Amino acid sequence: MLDLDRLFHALADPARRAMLERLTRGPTPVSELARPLPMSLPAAMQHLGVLETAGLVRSEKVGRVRICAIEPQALDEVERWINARRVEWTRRLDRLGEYLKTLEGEGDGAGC
Amino acid sequence: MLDLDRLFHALADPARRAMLERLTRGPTPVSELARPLPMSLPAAMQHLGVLETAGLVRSEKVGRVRICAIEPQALDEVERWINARRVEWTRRLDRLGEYLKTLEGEGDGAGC
DNA sequence: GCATTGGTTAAGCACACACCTAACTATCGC
DNA sequence: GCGATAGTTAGGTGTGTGCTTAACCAATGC
Repeated sequence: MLDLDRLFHALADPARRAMLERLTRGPTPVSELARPLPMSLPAAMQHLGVLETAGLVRSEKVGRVRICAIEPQALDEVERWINARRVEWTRRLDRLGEYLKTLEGEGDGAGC
Repeated sequence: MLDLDRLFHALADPARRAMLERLTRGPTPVSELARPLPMSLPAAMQHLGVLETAGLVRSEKVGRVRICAIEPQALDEVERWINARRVEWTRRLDRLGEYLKTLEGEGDGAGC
């Protein structure tokens, strides 16, 4: 399984995104991440595992609590992929625009 | 199911991403989208369906050929979400940096 | 030490996903 | 019309995902 697969898959679940959003407010223990979610603690832990294997979250056990924190550069690869696509798309659209403009520029409508 | 769920889910599969990448080179018939993929045509069509319900691709039937094209603004919502997260993260990191600098600035190390 | 709190593991279940093959429909070229 | 081409639908299968409950550690607080 590729990195991007894991990343996008991890982000595709609202519970996991909610966890990430909570984590932007700072490091958080597992139980507090799980509390607002409408599911059991083991289920939440499973989501956490997905986030962790995707590299989006790092966690560390301190005493009996596990503190989770966000991995800030994890989204870089995702953003790179998206931007690469967007660049190509807009370039294509620009070329199309240019092309249409050239057609306009010519005195007579070519074909059409 | 939320929009973001559908979007991220659609992007979480390498076959679907490959289709999108092919589509950045311009509108493409189904069979050409499917050709490079290591799967049957119906399977590819299923992936296409996922892309379409996610709003990433639009398609139109011309004669017996179905032409698929990319929906350029579909990634906007994805990018918005990612940027929102990133902004908060870096703001947090900046605040942390500021805080550490203030500690440094004070003559004596406060505690620690 | 003993109950409580925080987390983890195990086992199992329902459903969705990603594929396949086979059969079918609709258009194109002649 | 008729065969070939492009796509679609139907039905079935193995695997993965998302969740549950129950049982099980391991630190803490007293």
